[in-house]
Amino acid sequence: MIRTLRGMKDILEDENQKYLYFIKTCTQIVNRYGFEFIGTPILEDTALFKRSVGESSDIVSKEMYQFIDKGDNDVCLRPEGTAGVVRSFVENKLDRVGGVHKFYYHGPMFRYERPQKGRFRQFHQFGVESFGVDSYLEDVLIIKMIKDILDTFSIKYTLLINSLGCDLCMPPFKKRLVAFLDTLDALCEDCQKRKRTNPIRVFDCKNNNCQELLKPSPRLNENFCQKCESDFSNILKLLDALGISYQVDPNLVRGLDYYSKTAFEFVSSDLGAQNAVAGGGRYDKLVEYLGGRKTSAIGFAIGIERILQMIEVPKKGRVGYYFGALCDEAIDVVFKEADKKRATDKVTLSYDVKSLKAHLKAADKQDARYCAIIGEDELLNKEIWIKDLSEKTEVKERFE
RNA sequence: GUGGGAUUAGCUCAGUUGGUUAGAGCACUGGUUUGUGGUGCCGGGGGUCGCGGGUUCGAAUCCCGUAUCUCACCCCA
Repeated sequence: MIRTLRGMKDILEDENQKYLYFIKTCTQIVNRYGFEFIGTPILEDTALFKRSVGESSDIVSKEMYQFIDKGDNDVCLRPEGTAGVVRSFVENKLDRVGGVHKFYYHGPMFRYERPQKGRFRQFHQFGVESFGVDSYLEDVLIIKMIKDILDTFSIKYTLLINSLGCDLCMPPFKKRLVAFLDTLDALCEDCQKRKRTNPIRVFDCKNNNCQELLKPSPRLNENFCQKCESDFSNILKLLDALGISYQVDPNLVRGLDYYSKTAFEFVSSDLGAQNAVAGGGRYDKLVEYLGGRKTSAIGFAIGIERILQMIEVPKKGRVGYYFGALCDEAIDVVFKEADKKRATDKVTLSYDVKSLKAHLKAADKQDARYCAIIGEDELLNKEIWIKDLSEKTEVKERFE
């Protein structure tokens, strides 16, 4: 038997109902915020992800589905959605057009990881990207939008938020931080590596000893420039005013290198170890970094499989018609009448001649609202016998 | 990449110290005598016991390997 690859799965039955319901609901919400659909390829040039997500990230350094195609191109299944959208934004010269551009997307992402609860090698994200808005208000808008989505599905969450500083305050801070780290000998292996590649990620280290050693370290939030400082406090004030509760987490650094300033994560305790249900932040440098004109940008992504664990689809109840025949002569008539009814209703039919009882059972099993039957009597009188399976009432309809 | 647990029917699981033809519940399917569904009763189909080796007269059961699932580390959505 040929099976799905490790960490991949089919979407069927219960899950596809949830999936479609989720996408539909999210789309409605983000449309209200002025976001339009964008579709980008699943396969992209490997260089795109190396440059945007960052070589120091786990995603690029060990989780990419990367291969050489028949044309000798180094290509990659996308591990996340932002890089492709930004590439498209630049390639289509929207940075030159100027103005504001807001997109949403959804679809499969690929990361070669060890599967566990809430973590798959092919998984799906719903995300948005907003280009051309510099104001901190946009950061709040994005967070509010996620809150709207989570609230719609009655999902409980904790919002973790941090600021990573900007071009002005980050470089000097990094220098100071590295100088401090150089005085420490006992840092773990990973942190030694981080020191060279992306030093602020040491704050994210789970090693207790490292956290202990880092206590006297210079801190990000004590080294913001004025703009970063005021933007961040304005965001928090506005969140307060909107009644959105949050926890400032100075160690929230995030694994993708392109974030700057606002970074946030929505976590839920109902998810197990992989508890991030949505995450995102501002990435004001990325457009320029991918060859475009400097453009402010911010976005987020929701992990669909993770959120689907927590949502319920409203029950549908009985709907539509089930058609069946009681004798051979009626089958063709049933086929025709079912087809007519399909102009206005959901209709399924049985091709087998069965007893009335068997047809009723089948209709019931399919959750049909009406069971429509033609037998010898009906054929003679040119009528269809129809039973409403919810109301238990019966009527006869004429046909020609 | 590292560690723990698991794998027997479509699903959830029994299966004794290794011993005849591997079981149950649910699901599926048919019947229950005149054309009335969900919940009664009776019947039926469905398993190379994850896969590959080994030990043994004999393996679902013991040993080795391997795959997958699962949970955690790590990382993230």
